[in-house]
Amino acid sequence: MSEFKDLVIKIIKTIPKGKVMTYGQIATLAGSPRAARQVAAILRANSEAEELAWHRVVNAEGKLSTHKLGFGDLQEALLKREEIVFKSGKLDLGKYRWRLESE
DNA sequence: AGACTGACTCCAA
DNA sequence: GTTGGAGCCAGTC
Repeated sequence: MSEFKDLVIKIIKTIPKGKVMTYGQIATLAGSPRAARQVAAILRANSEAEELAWHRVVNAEGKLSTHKLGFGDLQEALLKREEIVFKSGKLDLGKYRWRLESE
C-alpha cells in the first residue's frame, strides 16, 4: 500500500458535507503537489469499494472532470444535494473549497 | 519486466 | 481566450 494512496483516501474522508477539494489540493496534502492525476486514478479505483466522497472532488476550475466519463450528472446531483450551487457548469471554489491547516 | 493511459495542474508562448 | 509540454504515479495490458 502506498502512503500516497492512504493519505488521499484519508484526506477525502475529511471533506465535510457541502465542501469540495481539487485534485491538486489533495495531491499536495498527500505529499505530492503535482500528482493530481494519481488522485483521480485512486478515486476511480476506490470509488465503489470505499466510502469515498469522490463527488466532493473537482478540478482546479471548479468544474466536474467526470462529465466526460458519463456520470457527471450523478456527481452534480450529489453536490446539489449538499447545497452546493452551480453556475455556468461550475461551482464557486472560493466559497466551497475546503481548506486544511496543513496546506 | 516495459510501455501506455489518464476523474489533473502548472506555466510558457 | 487557446495550445503544447512536463511532471506525477496508480492502473492496465
